[in-house]
Amino acid sequence: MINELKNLKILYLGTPEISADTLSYLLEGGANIVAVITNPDKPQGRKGIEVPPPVKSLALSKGIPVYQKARIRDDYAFLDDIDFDILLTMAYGQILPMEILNKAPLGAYNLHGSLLPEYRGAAPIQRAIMDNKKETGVTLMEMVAKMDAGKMFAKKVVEIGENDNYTSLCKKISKAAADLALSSLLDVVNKVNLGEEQDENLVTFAAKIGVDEERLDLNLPVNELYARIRGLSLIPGGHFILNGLKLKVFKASIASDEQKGEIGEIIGVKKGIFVSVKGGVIRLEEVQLEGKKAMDAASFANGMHNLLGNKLE
RNA sequence: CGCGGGGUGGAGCAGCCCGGUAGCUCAUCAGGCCCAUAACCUGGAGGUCGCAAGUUCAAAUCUUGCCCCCGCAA
Repeated sequence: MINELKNLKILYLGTPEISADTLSYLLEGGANIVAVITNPDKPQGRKGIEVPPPVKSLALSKGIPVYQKARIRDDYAFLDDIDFDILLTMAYGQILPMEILNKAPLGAYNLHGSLLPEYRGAAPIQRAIMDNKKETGVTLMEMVAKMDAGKMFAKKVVEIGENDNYTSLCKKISKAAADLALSSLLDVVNKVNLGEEQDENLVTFAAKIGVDEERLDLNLPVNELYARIRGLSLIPGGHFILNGLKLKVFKASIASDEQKGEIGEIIGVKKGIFVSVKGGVIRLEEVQLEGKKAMDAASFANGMHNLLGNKLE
């Protein structure tokens, strides 16, 4: 029986920004993070500079021990040297085999960015936005061999606002995930909360975003296209093709529900770039042409003479 | 040495190949028009053309080196 959260020794596994945000909230909430496991530093960008994952940077700044493993499934003997009660993962990026899950004295838990059993898999947050969902959430669950299939202990709903994109929703999810863990973990490890099995009939999957999906399809209905743009923004960013070059769209809005002009045609360049799409008009507000910096649409239009009347593909 | 684009008034760009008085759109300031305006007209201010060296009578433009930014691929 563990009476207080600070007495629960948590071994945290995570890698990207959203995971670091959650870790930060957990620490603020008084969680006892004894160590962190994250992916190795990766060479980034054109110069190939080794960049540490956000979780590592945060942990180091807090004086928390960091372990980095390229393939933890082949290299987990080190776990025997760490004194911990539970494993807690949030966007770790690697699959943990049963041999590892069994090493956690009081269990292995995952914070998943959806309301399970919907959106199991790699990209639940992006998919929820792309599907035009009004809400999604976080589920605290038990990790089992099958991905995202374990018992659910608690959920927290997160609203998806009209203007939320992947980045902004990640901020909300990271906070919700930490809140959920802080409020529910004790009951879970103390067997007060026994959890609930997922209804396999309701399972849906959120596949990883493929590079081909970053190309925005002008033939999608205007509201679906808008949802796509938001789901891909800010990283990696969806794009159209303008004169053979990629034009990423980071921010946009629906300007009209009535289609005007031919699909792909740029019908206005003041106060945004207005593009005719199927069933409406999309207003591009922040864009980036391949090789250029990201900028607001007005600046882009200033530099691109004869943009009006051009067609996106 | 992974591939490619770029650094020009506050912002975004053209000019560079074929050296010779710095251009466009926007913002800004002043004035005008108008019931009024983010619209329109007129005028103004604002730039060591990333840094350094070289070639030349003359370099934003040609040559060489360096710095920085961005897209792709990993």
